[in-house]
Amino acid sequence: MALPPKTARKAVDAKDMAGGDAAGEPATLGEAAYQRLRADIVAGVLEAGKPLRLEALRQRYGLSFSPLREALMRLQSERLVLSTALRGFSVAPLSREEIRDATETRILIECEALRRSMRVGDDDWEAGIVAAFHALGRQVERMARNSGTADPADVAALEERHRQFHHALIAHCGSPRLLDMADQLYIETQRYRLPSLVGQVAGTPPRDVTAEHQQIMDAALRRSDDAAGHLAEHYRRTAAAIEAAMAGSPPA
Amino acid sequence: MALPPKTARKAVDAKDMAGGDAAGEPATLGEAAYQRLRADIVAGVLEAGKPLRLEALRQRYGLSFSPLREALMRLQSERLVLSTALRGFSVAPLSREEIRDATETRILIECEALRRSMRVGDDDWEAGIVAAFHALGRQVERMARNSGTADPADVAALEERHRQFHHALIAHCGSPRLLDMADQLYIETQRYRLPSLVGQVAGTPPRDVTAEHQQIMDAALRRSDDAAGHLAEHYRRTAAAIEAAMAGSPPA
DNA sequence: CAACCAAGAATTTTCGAAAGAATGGCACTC
DNA sequence: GAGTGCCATTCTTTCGAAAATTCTTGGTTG
Repeated sequence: MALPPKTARKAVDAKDMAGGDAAGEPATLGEAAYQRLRADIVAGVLEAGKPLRLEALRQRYGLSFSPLREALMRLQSERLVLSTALRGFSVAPLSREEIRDATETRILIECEALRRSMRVGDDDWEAGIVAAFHALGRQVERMARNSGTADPADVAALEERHRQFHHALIAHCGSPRLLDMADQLYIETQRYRLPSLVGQVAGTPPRDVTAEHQQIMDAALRRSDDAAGHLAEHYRRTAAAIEAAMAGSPPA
Repeated sequence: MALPPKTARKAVDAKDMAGGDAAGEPATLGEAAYQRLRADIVAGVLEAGKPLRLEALRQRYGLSFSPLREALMRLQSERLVLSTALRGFSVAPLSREEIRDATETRILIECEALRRSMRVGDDDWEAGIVAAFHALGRQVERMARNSGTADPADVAALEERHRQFHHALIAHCGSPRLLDMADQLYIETQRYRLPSLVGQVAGTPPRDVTAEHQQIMDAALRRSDDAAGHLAEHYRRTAAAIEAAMAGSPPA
């Protein structure tokens, strides 16, 4: 399955695609700052709880205050950054309560969105899910072959495929708000998920994530009422694994 | 309108109220810009769909670009403002699809939050609801006496009491995310609600909003499963009234 | 007459400096 | 010796101008 066919654009000028694109080249420095800051927070490069000094960020990213502030403001409303009135910003801390709240909220939002998608989803919806599942599976295979590999590119690809799969499930829910909230909660939980992705957590019941995905997908395609339940179960297991990992090595 | 005199900004001395307060004195100009812009958008002073030129805003509010951009960025993630990469900002348009999505999303969030509050709510929770209901009722009475009054102060007070009542219902849900989302959706729907608050909409079935509130409150205090249903019904009726009003006088 | 291009105008975005507040340390009082 | 007020330092916040980009207009061509 190929991504939507890239309509042959005038290759001459890449700058005519002016819209604030999500993944492509950031059109403004503010957008770039937002993307880089977000990535660094999610990856843990900027440690949870630590203050974000503007001067330090200015040097780190080679930007001026304005775009940085803009980005931080945005990240604040996405719960990745905290700020106090005249005391600046800091990386939002990680905690057990937060992962629980984020998980349960995500379940509420995505289960509803899944039910709605199942109600109205057409062939394209189904095809999108199957395609995403397949691509995710291939990436898992690839990484399983060179097992032990922690190639960051592979991890990033895995995350992206994973995101696309879960997005495909709810893509046809018809509510821009639910989709936005799901996207946002995905990012938030990614912060917690990433660390546990790299190192396998000991002491947790062995888990076949692919099987869980398959179960969700099958139920969804069958339009079975079980689909939402499986999805919730999937997220709760992930949360449990993360909590176990956090108990094992509480971050400094 | 005179240029803003360079009044020395007052330092908020009470260090216990250090956080970026919601209602009180805005600690920074950015916060002030956010509050004023938001109020003007919700009130319709800044018309839906119209572009927000920075130079115009600069003059209108007597501020510089930085705090304005900051505020606009924030409003963008709250769906009150749209922005395109190098083409600036505009007030988010009003539409039937939006009011529907906002209403249904609000029902999803608040019903869940209400159920959770009912599960764990204690005497304080109950007292908060009763108090808010009472205060709301008094305000309604007062305005009914001087009927026909469109005193903006009264309308503002009514809105605030109304907000507090609905907030009290879900206050003990235990999820910061649900509360935030509810707050945000309240603001979004307020944009639609306010116009229909001033002029009574003709052609809609007569409505006793106070009775609806009472019904919700009673069911909630009884911990009845009906509470969420009543709440949903309440919101759907409001949405229907708004849609009727929009059909009657589609905004220019 | 429609499409196209270029120059000018309007607007957004970015910068670096200056002003405003918080933090921490130090002397001073009680 | 503890509390208190003041000062220097550090940091955030704000400004206004400069740079970058889009939009508009008028003229030109096919």
